[in-house]
Amino acid sequence: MRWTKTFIPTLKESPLEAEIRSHRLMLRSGLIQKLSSGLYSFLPLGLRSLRKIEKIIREEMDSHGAIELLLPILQPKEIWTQSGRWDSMRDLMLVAEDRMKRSFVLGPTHEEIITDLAAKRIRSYRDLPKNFYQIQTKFRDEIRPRFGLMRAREFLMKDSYSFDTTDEAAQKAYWNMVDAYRAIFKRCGFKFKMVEADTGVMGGSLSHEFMVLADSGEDEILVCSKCDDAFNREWAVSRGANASSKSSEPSQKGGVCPKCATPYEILRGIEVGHVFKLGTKYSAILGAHYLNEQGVQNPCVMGCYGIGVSRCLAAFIEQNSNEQGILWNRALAPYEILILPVMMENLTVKESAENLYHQLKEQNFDCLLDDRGERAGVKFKDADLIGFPLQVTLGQKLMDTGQVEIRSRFHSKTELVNLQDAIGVIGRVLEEMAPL
RNA sequence: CGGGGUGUGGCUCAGCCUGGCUAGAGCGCUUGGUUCGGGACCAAGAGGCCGGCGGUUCAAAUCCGCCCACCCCGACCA
Repeated sequence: MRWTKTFIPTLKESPLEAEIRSHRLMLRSGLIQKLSSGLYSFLPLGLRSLRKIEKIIREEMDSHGAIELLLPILQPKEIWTQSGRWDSMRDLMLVAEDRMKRSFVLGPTHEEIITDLAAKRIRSYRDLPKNFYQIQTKFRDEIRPRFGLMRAREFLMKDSYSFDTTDEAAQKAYWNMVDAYRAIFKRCGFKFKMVEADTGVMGGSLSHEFMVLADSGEDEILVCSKCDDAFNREWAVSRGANASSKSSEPSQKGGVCPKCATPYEILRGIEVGHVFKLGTKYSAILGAHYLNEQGVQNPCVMGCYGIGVSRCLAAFIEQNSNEQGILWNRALAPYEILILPVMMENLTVKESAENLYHQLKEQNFDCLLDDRGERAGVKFKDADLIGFPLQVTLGQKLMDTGQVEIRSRFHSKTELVNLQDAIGVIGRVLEEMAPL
């Protein structure tokens, strides 16, 4: 892609409203644009990274046996009254009315809908197990949207729901998803912890959260160095672990590990994933039954699993950036390679850049050509701000010796190579960052 | 929802307390020229019913009231 053909509105100064670094950088680097509180447009660059996360999620979900479908966003109120959550989740639901004054919930989650599907279409133990997933926009009337994509009112989520015949099978499905989640977050390049959590409004009996470690995280994680176990605060409190009450100083050590009584360390994290073993709570109420081998009707045993896709983007930037800009890894970068010709008026420079760009494109490299007529400083600053993993600079002086500069932000090193060797070196350096 | 704060060109802000010319600055944008490896310089421009409504006054960005939006702190969540 050419810079002048896509749309990358970068900002020199950062809007005052952005309080945390990831939010500032997403605004400044032209990834997102705010429409209103908690509502953001994804601009071309932001969308590319978002799609890359989705791709990783799809690949791992598919390879772990989940199957993709797409459920309606608009859900009739009745199904929520039937499940009993019209009342319990009322204040976080956005509701729309049609011309007949029928009320519809804008899907904050989809347990009711998927269970309804199972009730209508799953008959026999032969139809099970099943694990359905979708990647879709969710709506929640957050009490306080904040930090850009971190807590938005409209956000992209991957949600999946497993249906099994027995508790043991459901248990297996649960740990299979845990496995998938570990793979997904690893591929995204997160430093994360899996923590034991409470089940909250979801109901159910078993739950883990996946936390991306970051000082700006909204959640506290209690980590036991001895068991290498981690818990969120609610969990620890509910097990009588004497968690220090709302410690104002993060350094404050409070309480001990509920399992081995070792004092635990307190870290902060951003919740990017949450898995629940639901049991038969929804299937029983909404009639998702199956017939077993003996012809006896039983409710399906369910689990549900969420990933905040758009939040992952914010979390990644929070963890991989400095005030100068983002430090994309290869997996999530909007483009892996930036070709940066300095001084486009110089024909040799311009043509060499064009040639390199076309060759890279032919070989399916993921690259962007900064073909703007901007001065060097402007281009370099934008490149640093967005933070492409690999930057190829072509300039007049180096051109005289037939060389280009290849800079890897990942290795934080720069090497000079002959133009004709450039593609080979680019391929090699990318491999070093992350093998395909 | 409670507490605090802010609304003046695309962005950052000054002006408001102590009402009074055609409402300012920097950045960004447009045009021309000089520049050209780290956010250049000169010149000329475009762009604002000062968040909205009402009130006070000869006169309101400025004072008063109501409303709205946005941000920050608390309880919820991916």
